[in-house]
Amino acid sequence: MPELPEVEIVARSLDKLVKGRSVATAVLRRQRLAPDHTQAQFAKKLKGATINFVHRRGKHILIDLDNGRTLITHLRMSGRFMLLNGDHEDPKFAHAVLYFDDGTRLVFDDQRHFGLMKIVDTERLNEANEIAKLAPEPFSEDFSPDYLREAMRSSNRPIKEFLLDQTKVCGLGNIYAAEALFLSGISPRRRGRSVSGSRTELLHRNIRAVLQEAIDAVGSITPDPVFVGEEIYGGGSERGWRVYDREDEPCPTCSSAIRRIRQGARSTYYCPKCQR
DNA sequence: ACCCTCACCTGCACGC
DNA sequence: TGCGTGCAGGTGAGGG
Repeated sequence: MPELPEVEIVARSLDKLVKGRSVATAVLRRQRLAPDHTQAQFAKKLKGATINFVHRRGKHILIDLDNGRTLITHLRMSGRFMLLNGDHEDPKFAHAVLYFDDGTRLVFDDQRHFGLMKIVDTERLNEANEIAKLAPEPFSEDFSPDYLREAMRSSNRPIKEFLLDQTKVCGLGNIYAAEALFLSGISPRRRGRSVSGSRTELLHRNIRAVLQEAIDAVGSITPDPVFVGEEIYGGGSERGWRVYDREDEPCPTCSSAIRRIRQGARSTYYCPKCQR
């Protein structure tokens, strides 16, 4: 479900909600959520830890603990966090639960079972496989126009598929890749290496613009503070996209019908007239 | 090194 | 109503 903006808001909300809470007991209900740990190890590594803060790298949520460890979580398609208390039942797919010493609990619920958790030593966080290969953060200086140009120059794939590769550009998913390409007037089928320098610079700006716009939009519709008992909210599909999920609807710029194609077994939406 | 396909799951919207 | 099909905002493994 989430791309960088949704993950960013979930991380910020979690930081406000669970910072300072202490884990009395941790339960891994579905072992394959955390394939690198046994259920006993998972419980032991979290028991007694207090949450220092919650942040994000790419689409990974990082829960920094005071015992020298970090709990890495990837929501994948359907993962979500909920902060519950004794009045609430667990949701249907509660694959992990952190019981805090104040009677509340943080539940990881995941209908499609794609989500992943892993606990690492915080000082080795950047060496973890999940983190080590990620491209620079889109808002960092390392993600420069030059960086993007270099990465695209060696890519023979359609630019849309390139943008989904988290080792090349991190944080974009199927929605924001399509949106950034639309704003930049670049066809999703075009090979990365064939995009001109000026278009690449425009794309670089628009990647940041769509992500920032979405962070602002998702943030504004996410309750603050988020109350106990609700999903820790990362936005929803009620927002309107420019081209994503708008097959046959008029392009916001030229009114041509927006087209949907398959690329790498996923849908891509674009305007065949505005994007060349 | 790159690129492609499939696999991992449940649920929902759609057409017959 | 029910059943089959295709689709869903993600990625890794395993093949060429």
